[in-house]
Amino acid sequence: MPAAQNNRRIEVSEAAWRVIVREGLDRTSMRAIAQEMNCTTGVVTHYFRNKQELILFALHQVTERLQLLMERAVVNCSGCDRLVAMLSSFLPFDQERQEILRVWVAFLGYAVGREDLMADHQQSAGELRQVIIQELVMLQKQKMIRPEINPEIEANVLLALVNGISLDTLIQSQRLSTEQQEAALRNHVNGLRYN
Amino acid sequence: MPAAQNNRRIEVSEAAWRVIVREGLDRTSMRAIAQEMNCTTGVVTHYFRNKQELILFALHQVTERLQLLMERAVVNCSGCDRLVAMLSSFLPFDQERQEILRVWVAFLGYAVGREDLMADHQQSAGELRQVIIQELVMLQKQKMIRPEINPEIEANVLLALVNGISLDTLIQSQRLSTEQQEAALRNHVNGLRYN
DNA sequence: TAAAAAATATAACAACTGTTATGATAAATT
DNA sequence: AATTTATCATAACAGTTGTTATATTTTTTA
Repeated sequence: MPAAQNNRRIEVSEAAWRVIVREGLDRTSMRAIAQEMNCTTGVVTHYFRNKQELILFALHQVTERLQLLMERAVVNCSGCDRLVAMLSSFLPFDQERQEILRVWVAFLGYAVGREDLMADHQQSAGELRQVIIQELVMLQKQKMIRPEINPEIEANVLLALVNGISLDTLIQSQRLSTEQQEAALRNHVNGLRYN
Repeated sequence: MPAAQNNRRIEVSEAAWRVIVREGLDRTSMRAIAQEMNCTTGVVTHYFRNKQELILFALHQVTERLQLLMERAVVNCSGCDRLVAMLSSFLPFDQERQEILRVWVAFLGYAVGREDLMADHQQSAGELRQVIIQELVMLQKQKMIRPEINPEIEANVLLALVNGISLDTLIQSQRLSTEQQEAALRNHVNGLRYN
């Protein structure tokens, strides 16, 4: 495991992303990935033991990228705005996040019938849930959201709303605009406030 | 198209569902479906021109089943309760709806990179959206929800919330209970009321 | 610069895929 | 009862898949 050339693994993973978005996950073969990066399967097999390892790596890249996006979005925010910023960092506002969403949905569908892969999704979703819970607890201590709110439950609801809004952009032809997506999220968060 | 023996097509489709839930959509081959219903591929190929036709039929069965569930849930309901009943009919409360959800998610992931299949999802999602819009307009006329609510937008938000809550049961190990799922939906709908 | 190691290319493998054609059997029709 | 039709089984087809082994090239190291 030459950690120095992790960059190359990421390049392969990104090529896989592009094929997934363009052709679908089931048509994303070793050869298709190699062709996408203008080389042969020798490269792919050299950096990944097998396809499962590649798939898993590409999936983890999705969550890492999302985490990075969230960390960036949070700076210079506080109070309920910070919560909204955290959550809306996942919404597919630009092309990059739209691509990430598609890859994520493809992986999620692929995980149906595969306990191990689904457990991987649950792992990252659980970590994200913990972050939101922590944020809700903090807001509650600062008396910015109502005390009767259960942070553990509300975290699930908030993430459900964000995921649902994201899916809306895929499955609805009359979809919400980016402004309407953020407004829907903000409205819900405002409902958690006092008064 | 012998419409009389549509039952057999449904049997094949249901066998396909079971394989999808158990093994994943990409491992749902003609042979696997045939084996699931204890026969040979001859049956499958006799009732479906090709695999794409089978997949499309099985997907349409999902939406038909959901529509049936919704129609049943709506009886003896009125006002905002009727809206909640319509929406919560999609929530994965029992095993049947959990299976439907898994199949739906598998198909959705499969539709990434396949314009035609994704258009099919958008078609059924659009029809469902129209039903919700109609319901919201009616509630607005009866002054049961606030006048400044835009039914077209709110329909997307409501469906997003339902889809998100459904996904929550798949990707969260600390998932919402059925009561919490319905409560989250009801809370949101209550936020649309007057006062 | 020579040797070692990493990176890439090529080729072959068995297994599986959807599709198709062809038989055999059962059901329905006349 | 005879014949047509629907149903199902079997087998073979060409194509694709992940995997593996081996060769060739490039880069790094000594």
